[in-house]
Amino acid sequence: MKPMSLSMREKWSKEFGEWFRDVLDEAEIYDYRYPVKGCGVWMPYGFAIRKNVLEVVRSILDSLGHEEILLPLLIPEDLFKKEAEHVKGFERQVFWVTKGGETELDVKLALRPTSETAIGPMLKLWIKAHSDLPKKYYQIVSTFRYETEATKPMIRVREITTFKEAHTAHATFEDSERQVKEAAEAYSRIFDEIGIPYMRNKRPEWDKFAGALYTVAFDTIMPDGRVMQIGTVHNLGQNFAKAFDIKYLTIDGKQEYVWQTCYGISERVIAALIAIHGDDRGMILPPNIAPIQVIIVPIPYKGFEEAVDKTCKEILSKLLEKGVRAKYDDREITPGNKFYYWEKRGVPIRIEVGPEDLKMNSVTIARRDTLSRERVEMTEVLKRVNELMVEIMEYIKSRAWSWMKQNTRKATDYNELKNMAEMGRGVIEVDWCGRFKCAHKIEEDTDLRVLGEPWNEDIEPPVKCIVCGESACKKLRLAKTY
RNA sequence: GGGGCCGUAGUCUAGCUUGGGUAUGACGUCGCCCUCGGGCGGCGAAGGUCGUGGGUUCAAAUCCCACCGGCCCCA
Repeated sequence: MKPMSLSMREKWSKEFGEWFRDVLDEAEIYDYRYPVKGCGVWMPYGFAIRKNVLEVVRSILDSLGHEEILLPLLIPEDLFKKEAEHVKGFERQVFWVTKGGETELDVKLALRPTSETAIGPMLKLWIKAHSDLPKKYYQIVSTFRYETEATKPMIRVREITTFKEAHTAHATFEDSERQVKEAAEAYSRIFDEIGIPYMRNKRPEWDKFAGALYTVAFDTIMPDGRVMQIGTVHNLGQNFAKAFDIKYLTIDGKQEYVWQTCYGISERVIAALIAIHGDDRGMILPPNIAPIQVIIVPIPYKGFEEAVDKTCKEILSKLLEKGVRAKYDDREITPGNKFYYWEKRGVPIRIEVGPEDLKMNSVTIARRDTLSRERVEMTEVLKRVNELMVEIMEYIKSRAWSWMKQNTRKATDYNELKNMAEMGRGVIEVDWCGRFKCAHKIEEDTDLRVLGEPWNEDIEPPVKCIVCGESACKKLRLAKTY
């Protein structure tokens, strides 16, 4: 299989911001012209992509015993403020409802920025004894954050429209640790299913989730070389349990606080999916996510119109019958126009039927990822389509992973680190003594931000801290971030 | 948190400096003709609170202020 020429990904990597806006707009995924800062509209095609991604998310969480629920959007102020660290982390970003009609509310209501404090009082009611544990819930909802930084469509928004948040409760710390690992595995599976490469980083103390013991984040590298956080898993310890008095009866009859975890992913996963597999012609959707997997384009030469049309319809119904999401584009515009149109929209497979194909009782199949074409016997079409869907998935996934690895570099001395920071692409790994002071110095001297240390990964043993030169015990990952 | 740039049709844009007439062009959209193996061509048409509100003026897209929205840089 020949790799795609570099030129096919020039605009994609060099002017990614523009590329991303164009694709969202031209492929009719997400309309960011809604007149409220940081809010966008999911259009039909984007909504269909979102729905297919959510199907993957739901099926994996459900298979691990999670139960889907729906918590209220409004959280009263007193509830929201129960866990001290949590409030400190979020209060500057909260939208408040202060009036009902003309009446000032006695208790202000927060539009949830996340739902730990909404589920708190309910867990207190639902959990009575050790036999009730563990509990694993999730919901997929809108959450609201009053972002003060510049907003960006789908990536930094004020209404997060697709926040999948899971909340779990456990009898022991050990079980909550096991849950963190299960959650991380679940997220890894989700990203694997849609071919998004990731690295897992334990965030530094000063960047963990407000109210958590620690945070493990999933990071991926976007086409412009900046890193985007696409998922987080938090061990909450007993912080919220104590604030909300969530206790259970142990086997030996004592009252004990539960141990909790929570973990979230958002539409940033969809942003990453669109961005990472793209090229200069637009999106390249993984076949399992593509709302349309096969687009059939007729090449109706004069005199062949009817035969072409008939053959296209036959192929369409054969594919649909076998559960392939196929569509026949019989609009009255030229084939070339249709090619660009569906390439922009990321349809993985295109079937062309023209007079040449009819003569040979075959069709022409083009794949979106490599843009290569082949002629396939009419009787082999279904078989070849199914093979290609697997091949395309493998190809775009492995290309994405190798792209991320190419953009992950090691720096061994401070000058090298600074030089790499200047170039500004991807993730840089260094040895680190583990002290805030040293990590912070890097953030001051460069525009890099600390991602944290590799989590659950085999790493080369660190030697000496790149900043202070003292013996190092950790690896530190750094990058320009979103 | 601090600084800068920008907002004209669905999209991009000319006009703004130096106020004056029916607001420019391209793409896209719609209709008809032509055909169609990579954005064909021709003819015709629709589409505008010049971001919003206020001010200055005989007169505002143009000058001033505030707000809303977008983009960039610095901490």
